[in-house]
Amino acid sequence: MARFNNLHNWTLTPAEAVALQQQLRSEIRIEPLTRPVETIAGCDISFNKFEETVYAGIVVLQLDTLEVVEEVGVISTATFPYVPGLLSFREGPALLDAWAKLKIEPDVVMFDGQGIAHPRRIGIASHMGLFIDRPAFGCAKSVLVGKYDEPAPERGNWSPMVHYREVIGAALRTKDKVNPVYVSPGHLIDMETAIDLTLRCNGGYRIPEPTRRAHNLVNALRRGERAAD
DNA sequence: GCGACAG
DNA sequence: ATCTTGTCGC
Repeated sequence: MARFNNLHNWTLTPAEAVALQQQLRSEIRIEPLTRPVETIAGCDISFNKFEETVYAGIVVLQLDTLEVVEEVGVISTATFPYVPGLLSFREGPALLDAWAKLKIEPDVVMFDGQGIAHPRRIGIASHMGLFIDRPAFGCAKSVLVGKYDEPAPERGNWSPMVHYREVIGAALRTKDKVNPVYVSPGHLIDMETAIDLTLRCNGGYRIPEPTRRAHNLVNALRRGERAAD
């Protein structure tokens, strides 16, 4: 029921995908939120090694309580290969299928990957943000591009990620003495807000709740289970 | 030219 | 991403 803009078709070659990213990047808007956040969604993909079947899922949480408000899962087929810098072309289609099944339209969406912390400033969170026309940001487990100084070891500390003299995101400590996660705005949100939301989704783990729950959901779906927790 | 490289 | 046991550190 949740709708999105069909900005382009997904049948492309890697070279065409890069050209398309150059086209789309001018539409991305990094700015403060315009509405308060009540619900936040987490997305993830899972699949079996050497197989093309993809299990995609989205979990919507109430921001203040982190309780699950809705979750949807879809089984699809990946047509695009995994190429660093082109992740959205592999996972995007399935995630949009899942998005279309949502009854609730989340106020903001967290993606498992980069926002503008990308070689062409259009990682999966930015690309998906343009499609769903909603505030979106990325919270990745590793770096794609950019350098940063190690943030202080206590949860809440962060240091800017820089690429070609530009601040593209933040290495954020979500848990004491544990490797940071890499947060970057995707679309219709700014870095400070993305950092704040990530910290507010604390469940005691390195990975924030939206993404962690979505990860559990898609893995349960892939293994043919019923419950995700 | 060589290495790095979200999930 | 996925395949997997034990193991080092707090």
